[in-house]
Amino acid sequence: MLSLQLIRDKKEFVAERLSIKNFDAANLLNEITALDKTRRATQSELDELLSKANQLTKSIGQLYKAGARDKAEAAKSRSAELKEQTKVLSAKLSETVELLNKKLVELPNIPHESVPAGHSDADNETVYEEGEMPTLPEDALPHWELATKYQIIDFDLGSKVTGAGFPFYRGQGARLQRALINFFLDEAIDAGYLEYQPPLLINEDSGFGTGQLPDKEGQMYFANEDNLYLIPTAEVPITNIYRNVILKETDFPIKNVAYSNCFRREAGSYGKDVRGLNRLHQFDKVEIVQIEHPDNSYATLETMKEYVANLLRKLELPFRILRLCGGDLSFTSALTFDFETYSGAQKRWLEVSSVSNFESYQANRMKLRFKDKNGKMQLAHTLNGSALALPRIVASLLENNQTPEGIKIPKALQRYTGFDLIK
RNA sequence: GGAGAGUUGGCAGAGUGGUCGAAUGCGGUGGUCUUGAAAACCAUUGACCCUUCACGGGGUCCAGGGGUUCGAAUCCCUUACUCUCCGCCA
Repeated sequence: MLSLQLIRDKKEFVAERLSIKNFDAANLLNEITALDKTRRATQSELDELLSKANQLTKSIGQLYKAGARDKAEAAKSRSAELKEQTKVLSAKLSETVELLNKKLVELPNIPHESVPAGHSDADNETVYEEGEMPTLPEDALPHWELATKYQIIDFDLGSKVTGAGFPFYRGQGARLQRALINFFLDEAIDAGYLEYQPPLLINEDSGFGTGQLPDKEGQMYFANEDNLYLIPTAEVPITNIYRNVILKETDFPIKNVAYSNCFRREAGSYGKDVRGLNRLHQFDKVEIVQIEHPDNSYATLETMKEYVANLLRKLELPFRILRLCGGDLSFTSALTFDFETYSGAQKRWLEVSSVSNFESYQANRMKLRFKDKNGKMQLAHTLNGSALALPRIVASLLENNQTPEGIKIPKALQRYTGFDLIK
């Protein structure tokens, strides 16, 4: 969430920035500032009362010790009166605070100044493009047909056992999955990331910390009996490692990587855009997460971007990088670059990575702070990026590399797959 | 799943109803001493909120939430977590 201080100091600026996200914040901001005012006044009033009550309480103890029983009894009844008043006030205070927090959480992160205005993915800005477009014959097969042809992914079996969007990978297909995971992890470790294996279920506090809760619970699978959510991305457990943590400035940069299954309900998605591997309820992803000093977070975002670009180069996939427009930017992000690979048979770009800087938005929710050189507390910045999400990478690899002999495996992967051709 | 014991400041560990935000030790920071370092000695040592230009003042926090009481780290209820024993189990 945004810091209250920012809203107090620069309400107009916040409103203007949020309009880039097509978010009309005027009313919400007014409510927040009003609640903030009430809260502070109530706090002062309550503190004063409590101060009186504390003094009284102390004197009662002393009066008893001194044997002045009558005086003590008199003080007791005064104290009881005070208590009634503090009860009323503290109820008012906690109501106000609760409402204030509720409203505060409804405000999305403000976009970085470089974010273009826009309403949908059509308004995203292509900032970079690289790689040779595949030249495929007219009868080239989409990946879901290749999957069947080579018996490497079974969607029907997944439907039988679980439901749509939960495929089985089989034989060389399963091996390819494992190869990609290991390749991505090894690359990350070489680049200085620390590998984690996170839990796949998270509690409510964690969901709140990274911004999935309270609004997006419909996107996550929920284990009702135990009040736990299946993670939609490793970002959630890995970033929440730092919930309620105070770092030292020398702890930066923090670079973590994790492979995990990801679970997404994808409520409301259907149609041909979601065929095959294009959109799944369960998929595999390697995610990089960095915690940074605010001064360095944008330089770090660039580094992460370059890191992801390099993975795609090694996989010999044509890709482009988009700067998301305000309308397509997630609730919590300040700046996001999407990576898309070109899938030759579907003849479309597929999103395979999303690299974001959340600035202090998640950190503020999580109370992730550090002590700066002057000993002052500051919120850290959090960043993350897919490096990479498997299904669409697999889709592009299968489609682009199909030949009459079989599907060619890029060189960098061969030592992981142990074969150079799917046949 | 059953039975029991715990959860105190960065860590260890006192504290069982009243000047306790909390002894003590370790660690951290600053200083004295030293050519330098170590040791020793001295001082200092949390987070959050309100208020103040500032100095300062006030409030909250002893796992989370609720309760008893004039007063709770201390008593009661509840949730989470940790540990021990039994059961089950990859």
